[in-house]
Amino acid sequence: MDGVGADLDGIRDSRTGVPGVVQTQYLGCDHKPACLHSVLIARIALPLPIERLWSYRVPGHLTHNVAPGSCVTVPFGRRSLVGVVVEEGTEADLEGVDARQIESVSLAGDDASGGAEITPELLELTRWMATYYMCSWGEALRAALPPGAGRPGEAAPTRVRVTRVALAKAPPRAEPRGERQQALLHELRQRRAKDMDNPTQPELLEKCGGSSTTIRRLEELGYVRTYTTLVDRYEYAVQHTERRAERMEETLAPRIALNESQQRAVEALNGAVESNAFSTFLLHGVTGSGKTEVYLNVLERVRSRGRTGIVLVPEIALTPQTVRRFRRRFGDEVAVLHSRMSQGERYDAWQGIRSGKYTIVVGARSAILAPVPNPGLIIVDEEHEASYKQFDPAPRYHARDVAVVRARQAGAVCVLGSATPSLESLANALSGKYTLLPMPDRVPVNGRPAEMPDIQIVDQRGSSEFVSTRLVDALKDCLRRQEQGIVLLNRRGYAPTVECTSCGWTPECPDCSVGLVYHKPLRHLRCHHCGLVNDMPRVCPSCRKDTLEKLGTGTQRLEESIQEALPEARILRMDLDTTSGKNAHHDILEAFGSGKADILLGTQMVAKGLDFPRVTVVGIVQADAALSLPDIRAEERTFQLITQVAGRAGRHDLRGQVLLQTRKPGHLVIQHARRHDYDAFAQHALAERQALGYPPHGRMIRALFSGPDDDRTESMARLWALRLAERAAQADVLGPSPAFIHRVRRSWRHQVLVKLPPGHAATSLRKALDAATAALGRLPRGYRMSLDVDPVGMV
DNA sequence: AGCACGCCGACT
DNA sequence: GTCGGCGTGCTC
Repeated sequence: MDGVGADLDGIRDSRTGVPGVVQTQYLGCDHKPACLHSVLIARIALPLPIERLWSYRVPGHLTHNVAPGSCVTVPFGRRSLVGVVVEEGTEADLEGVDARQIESVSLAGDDASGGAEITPELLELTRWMATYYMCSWGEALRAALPPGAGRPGEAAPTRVRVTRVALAKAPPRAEPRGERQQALLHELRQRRAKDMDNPTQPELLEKCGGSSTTIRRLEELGYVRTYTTLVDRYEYAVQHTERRAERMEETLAPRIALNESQQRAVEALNGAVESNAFSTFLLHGVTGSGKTEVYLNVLERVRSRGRTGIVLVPEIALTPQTVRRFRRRFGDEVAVLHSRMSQGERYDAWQGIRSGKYTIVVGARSAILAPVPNPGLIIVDEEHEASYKQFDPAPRYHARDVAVVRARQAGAVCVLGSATPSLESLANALSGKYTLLPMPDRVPVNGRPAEMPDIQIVDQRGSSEFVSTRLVDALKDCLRRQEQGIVLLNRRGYAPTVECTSCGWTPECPDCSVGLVYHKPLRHLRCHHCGLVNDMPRVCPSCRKDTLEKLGTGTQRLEESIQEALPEARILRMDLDTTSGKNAHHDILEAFGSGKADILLGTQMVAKGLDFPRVTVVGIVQADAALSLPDIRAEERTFQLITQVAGRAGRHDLRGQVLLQTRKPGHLVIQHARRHDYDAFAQHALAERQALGYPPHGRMIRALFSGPDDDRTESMARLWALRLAERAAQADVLGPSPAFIHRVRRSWRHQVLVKLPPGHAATSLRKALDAATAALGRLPRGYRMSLDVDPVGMV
């Protein structure tokens, strides 16, 4: 079977004319001091959807700061762009064009390492990404730059300096006369006595009063000296979150020694690490089997060998709980990257990572492109998670697959961990490309493995209640025992559909082809695709009758129903609407972890990686909701979601119980999930994929067309599909068909799916794809076409 | 992708 | 008479 990703064939592609090995060498110089050439040309990749490099002259004063990897600002037409120097050029590259000069080198580190910013390793990795995911090198590089660095207009991040004040080495013997001056000196001496860092000028002035003149006067008299240092916004933020995390710590269960399968996994992985060679492992550990403990052990080994580690975690699993475990083991050597960090924090973290200050990076998708020097271990936790795939903008990469390629390039060990591996990874394990490491048991408690929770199916056929009596009773008993419950409903809002029972009218988004969802807190209607907010009409706008009904249930209504049934229960709701604030996510989990609530209710956010020892009841409200989606992975997703959330129950010494409400009690997916039978599910799903010719049996590319006119968009897609089919005999060209969400933000969308049988790399279609695209000519204003290699979601 | 240029129709 | 739709060309 043909694995997706982890395929280095494309790396020798020479369409950009760049040699396979990228060397860092200062332009025009064999070594820095003696520079012989005077005319220097840099070949630069720009963040444009154009697959070519651009040549610029390097002004004399920058020659020592510009090398492959440098991030530079260049004039481009009437604007400025930030690009990356990828190689040295020659006059021949100019082809007679009068090249312009590089404006400036940005991101120049304040440390001694000079100009090279994107490491040679990442230059090569992004080049592979460009080839594999069919985007320009510049677009791929954009993902490897710290956020904000790719767009000159958007306040390019810089390092920030601050003035600090220190006592002078040999101060005058006499005390200064001024009261303010004496107070300042006193404060500084106290700090020195306590061995504290020198304060920043603003800190000092706030504490003691006075003004900058006071300090300047003291400096002139020789009592103090001032100097500037770089502010590390990342470090600063960490110290603050650290305090939050410490409060969280007591909710973490103490772990005991490794069990047998953990031991086996650690031994196999440590052996691979010792060999310093590339290999990939699929760590298939049931929920609660202690995968994180395995990661920590192997990370320790990697670190002791002087190499670094990257740990990818899905964004929503990047909780203080997770982070704390890494910090407790590796302290200040851990850098954490997540989306809620400010640009300044990210930038400083990025600089710290690049300079080798941190040996372990924990982060979501984009952390796979973190500039860690010499990675020896790359871990992708919950590798089946769809959020590892970037959808828009380009590069539309899958971080799990990029991880495998990066590991291969770096001679590192790659570990993909999951309780429910993706079929892609499973196929790679079955074919021998990855080594399978099973961990079938939960971590022992009091010497015995904790048991998997008992999953009971609640048949909801013929019932109109949102929460079954059985679930309510189970939660009631749970509360009586002073334990906690988690309830999952993968749908936010109050009522997902509003309908007039007299005439059938339904509110729809004017810009997208989806119904509006009723939200109770503000009593309005919202589009879950573009965020549009409308008032809830009192009467039907179509027939003027008073018969608008709120149908179905989202998390808000579920919360209401459960609260009604269990008035004494303290419920926390966690979904996109309650976690929009900067710390809301942390605050909710902290409150739940410290026992301030009995029931945690929410969307799939409540399913990932949480470890709360007192959770014994898990309810899944519409277990079959996603089964009817038109997606080849609908069943796989459903199985994974049920298994993940069920795994929150009974992880420690208390036995867990799961109630699974469904109207499809006999469905294979539900049945396999009930029996915790991943193998049976996977066997069934793999056979189905093979029969239908879907990944991991062969691979897919999706072309998405969008534009302001429905018919015109469709005919473009049709012409493209036709031209492609003529030239790509090996491929199966399907469609066009309207995208599942036909219209988004006023644009109509049509897609063409291209299926490739096993044995064909996506890049083998390159010429045919280019020809089909060329046949369309330049798209009219407002129309777009994008290619998505190995698409995930709605295919 | 942007952002110019330059060409046609319906309007302050 | 102009504003602004949109096809086309170009960016080192």
